[in-house]
Formats: sequence, C-alpha cells, structure tokens
Amino acid sequence: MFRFPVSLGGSRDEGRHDQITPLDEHRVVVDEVDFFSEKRARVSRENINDAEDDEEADKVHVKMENSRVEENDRSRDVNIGLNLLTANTGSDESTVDDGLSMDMEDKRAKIENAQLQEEVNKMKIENQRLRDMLSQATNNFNALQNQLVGVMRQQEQRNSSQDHLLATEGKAEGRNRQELQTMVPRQFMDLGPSSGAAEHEAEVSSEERTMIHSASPPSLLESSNLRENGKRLLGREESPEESESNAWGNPNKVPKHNSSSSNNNNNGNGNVIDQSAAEATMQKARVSVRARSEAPMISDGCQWRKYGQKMAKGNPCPRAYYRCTMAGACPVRKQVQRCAEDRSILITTYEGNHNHPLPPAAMAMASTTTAAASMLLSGSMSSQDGLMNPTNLLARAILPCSSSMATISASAPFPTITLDLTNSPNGNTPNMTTNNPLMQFAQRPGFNPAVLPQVVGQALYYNQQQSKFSGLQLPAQPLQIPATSSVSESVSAASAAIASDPNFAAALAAAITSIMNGSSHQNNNTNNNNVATSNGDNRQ
DNA sequence: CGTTTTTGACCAGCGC
DNA sequence: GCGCTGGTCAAAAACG
Repeated sequence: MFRFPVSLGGSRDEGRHDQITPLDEHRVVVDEVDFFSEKRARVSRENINDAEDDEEADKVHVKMENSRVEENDRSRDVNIGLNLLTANTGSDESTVDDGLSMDMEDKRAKIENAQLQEEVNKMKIENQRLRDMLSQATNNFNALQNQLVGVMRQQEQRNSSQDHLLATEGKAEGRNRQELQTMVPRQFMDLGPSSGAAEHEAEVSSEERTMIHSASPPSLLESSNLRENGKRLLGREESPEESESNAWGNPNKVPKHNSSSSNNNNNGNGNVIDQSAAEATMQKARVSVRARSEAPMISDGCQWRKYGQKMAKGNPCPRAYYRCTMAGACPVRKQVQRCAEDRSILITTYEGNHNHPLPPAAMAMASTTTAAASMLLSGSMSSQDGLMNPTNLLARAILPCSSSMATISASAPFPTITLDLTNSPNGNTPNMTTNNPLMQFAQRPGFNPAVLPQVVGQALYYNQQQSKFSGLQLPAQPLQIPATSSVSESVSAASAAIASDPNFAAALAAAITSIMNGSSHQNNNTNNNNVATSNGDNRQ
C-alpha cells in the first residue's frame, strides 16, 4: 500500500542497490516509513501533524507526498489531478495578467480555497489512517520485541544447561551444537550461486554477489539417521522412511507408489487414515522459489544429487530433478528449471520435509519452504478457497500488496506456493514497495530482495529451535485470516494473526532485529564474521 | 575407487 | 486402449 518516492525513480531494484546516490539515501531517510523504529515513526507523525498546521503551500506539498506514499495504487489518478489542478491554477494566476476583474479572481480564489479545503479534509482522513496503521505497527513491534527478550532469556538458560550436556556428550557433537546455537542468529540462506562450486562462481550475477554467505560448515546435530544409517541409502527406501514417522520426515511418495501400503499401515483407524492423508497432502505441497540467477542452481545449504532431467512441455530449458543427500532417506526433492519467458530466472520447486538435522545455512530455506507449505495447507484444509484466497497468511505476510511476489496455485496437481524473489521483469519496482516491514528491509540500499525468505526462514528456524529445545510446539491450529475487503484490513489481520502467535512472533522479531542490527552496523554479535564470507564446504 | 552426473528406459496418471 | 506427459530409476560415463 505504501509507495515510497524513493522507489519511483524508474530504476530497477538491483540498480538501486548498486548505484545509491547521496540523494537517494537522503530520500530514503526522509520518506521511508519504518514501522520498526518508534523514533522514526514519531518523527513521521510529527511531520504529518506539522503539515496539518502549516500554511497551505505546505499542505499542498504534503498532500503530494502522501499521495505518492499511500494512494499510489488506488487513487493515484485522483491525486494527480488535484495536484495538477492546484498547480495549474496557481501558476496560471500568478503568471497571466490578462486584466481579469477582481470578482473573477475572488471567485477563482474561493474555488481554489474550496478545493484546498477538500484536499485538506482528505489529507486528514489519510493521516488518520496512517496514524492508525503506524500505531498498530508500533504496538505489534513492541509486542514482538518483548517476546524476543523472553526468547533470548530462554535461550541463555538453554545455553547454560547445554554446557552441562557438553560435559557428558561427545566434544565434537557438543561443539556442533554450540556452533549452531551461536551461528544461527546470523545465518542467512544463500540464494546465490553455490559457494562451494567454484565453476559457478564466475557466472554469478551482481545481484547474487550481494548475498550474505554462511561460513559455517554443515554442522549436523542429533543425527540419529546418520548414526543409524552409516551408509547412504539412495534410491527406493520404503522401510527406513516408514520406521521414522516423526514430525520431520515422512515419505513423500505416499500416493503414488504406496497408496495401498499406507492404508495397510493404518487399518481400522479412520482418524489415522485421515491424518496420513493430510500428511500425504502436506508432503505433496510444493514451494516454488523464483530467483534471478545465472548459476545452474541456487545454493540453499543442502546437498543435492541430481537423479534425472527432463524436457518439460512448453519450456525449451530442461528440468532437473534433485534429491537431498544429506541423509540417506531424506524425502525432500527439488526441481530446477529456468523460466521460459526469462531464462535468467531460476525456478526452484521444493517438495517434502527434511527428516534430518540441517546445517544452519540450509535451515533458512528449509524452514521457509516448510512453513510456506504448512501455511499453504493450513489454509487449504479449511476450504479450497483458502488456496486462492488472497488473504492467505503467507501471501499476506510476505507480500500484502503485491500478488506477483507470493502466489498460490491450486491448479497444479499439488498445492504450490510461489515465492517470487525476482523483481518484476518489466522493472516495475513499485511492486517491491509495501508496508510490510520485511519488504521495507528489502528496500534498503544494499539489501538484496532475494534474502527475504532468509528472514522468514531465520525466524522460523528460531521457532523450530525453540520448539526443539524448550518443549514449545508449533501452533497446531492454522492461523486463520478472516477475509476482508480492504487491503489494509487484510494486512492488519495478518499482522495481528502473526503477532498473536507467540512462537512465530518471537521468531520473527528475532529475525527482524537481527536484520535491523545488521543493516545499521550496530550488531555486536560476535558472529558477524559470517557476513560476506564464503563457505567452501557446501557442495552442490 | 567412491561419488555424481548423464541419459535412455520405465512407470503412473490423465485426457481423449 | 492409446498416447502424452511428468517423474523416477538405474546402468554407464564422468569426475575428483
């Protein structure tokens, strides 16, 4: 909903990152509404109030700003017309001296005053809305921050308790655990080229070179699978997957090959059958990530083995099939294909959940895709409309204003959610502007939009770790967003829903705080070394 | 020599 | 039933 003047320059987003002029920076500071800075929000409110009380010229100026900020998508034409009318009226009057009578001038002045008055009224309404949204966002942020403090305290307690564990468990495993604990807060998924694949490094686009790399080797913890299955089990492994029906790993080949056997497993229990069907559906949920990349495959921290390649219909580029090889029986697969329309866009489709611990570098993407799938399906469970409804939580949470960035498809054989990390091909940068705080970070200079899922993933990783270590569980109930007619209401509903979930809220707050600290160079986290360092251990 | 990639063959689902 | 398509397998080749 918010359109910031800084984004209206017509330059593409990556261009903005590369060529930030001092003027741009200044404009960002002046115009960007940062919901996560109380100080900044207060300043904005003061500016708005000042504008209301100032003279008419300033009002017109503020109106223009507001029109660009808020109403760009729904009443752009109206505001432009008003501005033009006002400007033309004034300029014509001031420059043209054709001997008009004073009555005519008075009438014109009255008309102008009436127009300005009307404008002021509209502006007040808009300001009221802005204030409401700001206060709501501020409240949400405060809530998130408070919950973050609680989470951090819990984590400190866990760390202290894990020190005792280190004494009893193996030192190496303990070190891995500690690494995970300390490194994760600054972990970022790498959507750029494989940091370990040197042959791909030269093909990296400038956009991807801005990515923040992880310096951590794949540190696995609690690798029961690896301990039990020392050797790789590639190919068809039904039995190991059936044996480990934990929350993470379920075979994703249920409907196709094991439809009968899966029913045999649950004979006589309808609920179990329903649950397995739901899990099967969950397994078939797909998360598609579109990202610009010259590299043949984006690096997401996992190890993949290519097991097939096919020419897909309607696309001259072949589709490659990969299987996760970090654990022998990991059911996660992904498809990589270039977009037929724009071959610089790499479409990576993930399917299934990892049934093994993931390195921090991989956790972000895995959490993102898992959360996307679960959220997608949580919406689809209640009604099919949940799939297509634009009020879907994830779509709203990630991109409340740009349907092109997070789309949900029910036409595919399996529910699929697409996270579009590319700027729109036509350079329509306003798509990247939103009142979503996550996306606001993405608009900051030097922040690559492709790291957006890192934020979500990082947040969800916090969530998962919290669940794992403190016994807290992910909310069983889906986060339902009531259908609303207004976009702002939908955003508010999504924000409220997120904020109402303490786990997610705390996780999101951690991620946001992490990003904020990182962007402002005030992060005193000792793991800052991870930033901009390359991990050579992540093979692809 | 172990692992990964390539690639033709195979299978299942779907529409006609 | 047949053909098309997507997805997977597995032997051979390539790679480190």
